[in-house]
Amino acid sequence: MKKITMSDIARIAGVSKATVSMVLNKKDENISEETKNRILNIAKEMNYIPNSVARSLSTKKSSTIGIIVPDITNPYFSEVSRAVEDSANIFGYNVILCNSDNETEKEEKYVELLISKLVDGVIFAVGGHNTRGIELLQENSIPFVLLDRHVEGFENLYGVYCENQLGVVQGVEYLYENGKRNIVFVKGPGDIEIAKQRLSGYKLTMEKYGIYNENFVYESDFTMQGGKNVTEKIINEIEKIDAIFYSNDAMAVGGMKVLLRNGYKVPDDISIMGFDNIQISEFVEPELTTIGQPIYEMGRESCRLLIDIINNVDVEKKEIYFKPQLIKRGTA
Amino acid sequence: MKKITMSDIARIAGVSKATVSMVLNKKDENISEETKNRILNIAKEMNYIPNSVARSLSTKKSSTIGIIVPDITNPYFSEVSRAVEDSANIFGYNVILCNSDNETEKEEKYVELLISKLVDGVIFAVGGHNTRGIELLQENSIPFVLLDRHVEGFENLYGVYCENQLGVVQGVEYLYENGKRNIVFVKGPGDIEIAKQRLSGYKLTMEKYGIYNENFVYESDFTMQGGKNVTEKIINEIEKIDAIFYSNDAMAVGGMKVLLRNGYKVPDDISIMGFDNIQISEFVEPELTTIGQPIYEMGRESCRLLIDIINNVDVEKKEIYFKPQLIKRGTA
DNA sequence: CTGAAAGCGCTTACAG
DNA sequence: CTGAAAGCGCTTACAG
Repeated sequence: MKKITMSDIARIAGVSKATVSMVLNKKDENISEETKNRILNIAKEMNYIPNSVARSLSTKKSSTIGIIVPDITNPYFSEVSRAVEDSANIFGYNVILCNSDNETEKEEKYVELLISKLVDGVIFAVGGHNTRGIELLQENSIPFVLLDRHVEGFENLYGVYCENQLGVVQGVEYLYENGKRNIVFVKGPGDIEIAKQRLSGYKLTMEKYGIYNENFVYESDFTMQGGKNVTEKIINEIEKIDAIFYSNDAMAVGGMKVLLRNGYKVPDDISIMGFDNIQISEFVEPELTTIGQPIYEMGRESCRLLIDIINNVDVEKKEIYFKPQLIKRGTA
Repeated sequence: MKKITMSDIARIAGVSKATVSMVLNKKDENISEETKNRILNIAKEMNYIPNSVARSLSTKKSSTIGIIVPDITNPYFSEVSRAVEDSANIFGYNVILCNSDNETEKEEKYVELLISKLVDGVIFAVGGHNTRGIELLQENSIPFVLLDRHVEGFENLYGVYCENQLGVVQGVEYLYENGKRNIVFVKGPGDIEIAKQRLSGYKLTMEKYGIYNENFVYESDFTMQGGKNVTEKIINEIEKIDAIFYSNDAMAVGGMKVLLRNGYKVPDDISIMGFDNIQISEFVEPELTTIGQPIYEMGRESCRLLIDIINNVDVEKKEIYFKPQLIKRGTA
């Protein structure tokens, strides 16, 4: 069964395809009611589905945006992607999803792919430390907005972020107020910007109270498994621990497991603090005390911002910062 | 800065764009080494990125597949999507992701979108009960494979499934062997095929032992929050419960939380069984005993199958069934 | 070994 | 109120 095209409809309706195109695209001020209805009916009857590839080639726009995240399997990114998709849909865009695994090469490959697909813009949670992907986007004049992760070395990029440092400061203050002094911090992977920002919040506050000790800083990879591994190391190496501040929830969930397994009472023996407020943090027992990011809002805003840029509407601020919020629950 | 095209390269290299096209697509048996290198160098130097939209229009293929799932935020689907994306990439395809929220209209809308984008095929985890989406795919001769969820009323569709009924049978048997008799079952949303299949496994086995009681069957929506809600209901309404079999892990995680909160010891007072073996099931405490699906393999196979169909290679079996596996952990 | 030409299915000035 | 024509950037027979 051959796919039906505008020409088919035009032929059947006895008009030109220009006319068909116009009525199907609602640019029909000058088309008589009669022709309009005739065309609409035929299109409907034949289940006509426009070929948007042809349309894109002609208009140079695709009504598609790309989103590049490290890993959709990470709840933070699945939630934020979901938000992006929802808002994109509202504005008539659809989204191509790309998992970079924090690898620069994959990022680059995907950026090329997206450009070649004529995406109208991209939302980019940069994982790698190299920035070829961003340069490519710039060279090809593709609008893009950074999400979650700031990128050093560039001025004036659009972006939607959370005030990571502030969040950790709040968290550490809260632990301190509750009498915790031996606070271990688990940072994220070395070269990722948010990992550094969160660490700096910890360092700042601990130094302020004169209790910073670099041996209390551990590194892991933002995954549950990583949280598990690092926690085994921590309880082996440090004798007295009042609290562990995991710089994301996934690691906290993994870590809490190890603590409970080893007979620690949470939060009596040891407090736990996470970061993100992903869905699952409310469902573990005890519930995770964490620094909440407005994940859905961030996804939504990044999409709105991108679409504004695409449409050349003036945006007041190139960078949008969301405030994190301490969410007191059962683990601290 | 204007995007550079094949014509540009052709002009600079002093050849026709046909020649450029051929060397860039490795159909270059008949092109002299010299011209070939000249073209390749120019393309590289100018950072040429081919316009794949134009290519698609011309070839009628897009090297893109669509995947429609209920909700990427659901770990089962994020894991399976990830698997699909990984394998698609290996074969040179990329993927457009669509969240249907189990709504028929969204499914339909997305199917149209995917068709209009000229996707080469789609992987479809059908949520709604209506099947217009499938009909559309068929009418337009788009290859597709069903994933996870069988659809009634159609013969001969390609699909990758898990033997849901068998899985639940195994689970109930295991509980029975361990002396559990008052086994509550939480099924999934009414009209979803896998919900029915899993329920039937429960009913079958319970009847076999003469202990089936329809008051012990509850319904929820496959989410953590749903698991929480239904569990509150269950412990209010039923006095003596030996075990709760949640028909997916998300509900089990939510449910376990409620049980622990209400002072039940798991698994001493009450056993819990889940279904899926999503990542998180290993990280809750106690670890969830569950019926594991080979999620990643299922995603991978559905993609492989789809690509075989696209390429017209003969496939032995239209339906691939994976065997679930009882994973004994801490909750039962 | 390479080029000219048609075609993919649309959109968009322009003309009448 | 509507049509003819060019163009988007590719690919693919066909010809030489």
